[in-house]
Amino acid sequence: MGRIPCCEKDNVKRGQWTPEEDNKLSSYIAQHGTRNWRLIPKNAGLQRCGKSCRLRWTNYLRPDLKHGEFSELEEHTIVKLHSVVGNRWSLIAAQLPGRTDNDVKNHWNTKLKKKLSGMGIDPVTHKPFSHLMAEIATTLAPPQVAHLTEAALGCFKDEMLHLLTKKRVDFQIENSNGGPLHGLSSIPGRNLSTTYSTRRQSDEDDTVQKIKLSVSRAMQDPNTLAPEPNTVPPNKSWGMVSFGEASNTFAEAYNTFPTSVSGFQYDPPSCGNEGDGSPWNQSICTGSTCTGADRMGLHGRGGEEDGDEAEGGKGTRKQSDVFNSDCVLWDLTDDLMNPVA
DNA sequence: AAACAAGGCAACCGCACTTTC
DNA sequence: TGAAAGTGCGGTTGCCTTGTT
Repeated sequence: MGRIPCCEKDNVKRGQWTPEEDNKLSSYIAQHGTRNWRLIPKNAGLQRCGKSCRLRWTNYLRPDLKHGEFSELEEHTIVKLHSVVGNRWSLIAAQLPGRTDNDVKNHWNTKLKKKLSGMGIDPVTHKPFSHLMAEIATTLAPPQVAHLTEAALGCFKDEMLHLLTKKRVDFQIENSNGGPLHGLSSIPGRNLSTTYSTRRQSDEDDTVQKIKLSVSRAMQDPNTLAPEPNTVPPNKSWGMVSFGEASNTFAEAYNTFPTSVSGFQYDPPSCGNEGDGSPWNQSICTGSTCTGADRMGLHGRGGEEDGDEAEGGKGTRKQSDVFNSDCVLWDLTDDLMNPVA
């Protein structure tokens, strides 16, 4: 059957919007609102697809949008929320007034992801690369580990070499204990002193050697999975995200997954969650197959929960379930970027 | 100064979901 | 009840700008 296209693509203009088009759209919406996007371009005298108009309005023309640089606080919020909900950009953007999901997504892809990688943090799982390697090593038999390690090292090495050989890396870290997340922590009041500059081949080799050493240690003794001195201690996290007030926390999970970076508490019974609740599972959350969000009910599909929600789309309008309900408590004031000694 | 590469961002695409009829 | 329409979302693409050689 298939859907009919939202517009006749032959007759619509595409590409960059001109100031004149912006004016037409803005003034039309100011007068008539945003009902029925399909009719808006026709009535506004625009040769644009309705969908294109909607995107232009929501991502650029809306008067309540911010257009400047992301602040430190905004970056912290993005990283923090991403560690919990993954690529749910609309969810994350909803916590950043004036920012769109597109803004957040672009900022993540162009800046934050690289910052995390540069600090040795896997931007997908929010775990240190070395710990990921160690975990892989403990879950596989040695022959498999050997192959996988080589493959993974290839990937990590490429990424690291790319970062390390850049002329300048602007990541500033605290010189005191060098936690993995310090690169984002140019927070007011923080002591920032060390700046990485040009790295040489010996540094690159050293990094790779460290990873190899970590893997080989783990292969010899799974108990060595305890966090390294410069990583987040198991009783600390990037900030506490509490899913309910019951006593069922991740303390036990931390014993099982001591290398997790993003830790949080949640209450499976009252939230209707399932699974083992490990930070590992919660943090493996990418794109539309966001398992962590699914576990936490973030996708919110189906309209049975909230009759007032009259809009369409995927689950993000259920963000109230995540951010505002009694079941969830977000503490964004915690300094998630700075591990505590 | 020119050519090339990389980064950044706006816009597009296709899918999933809800609403309407 | 099911099809059509409307909308939101995440992923991807393409173009412009900036930096490097």
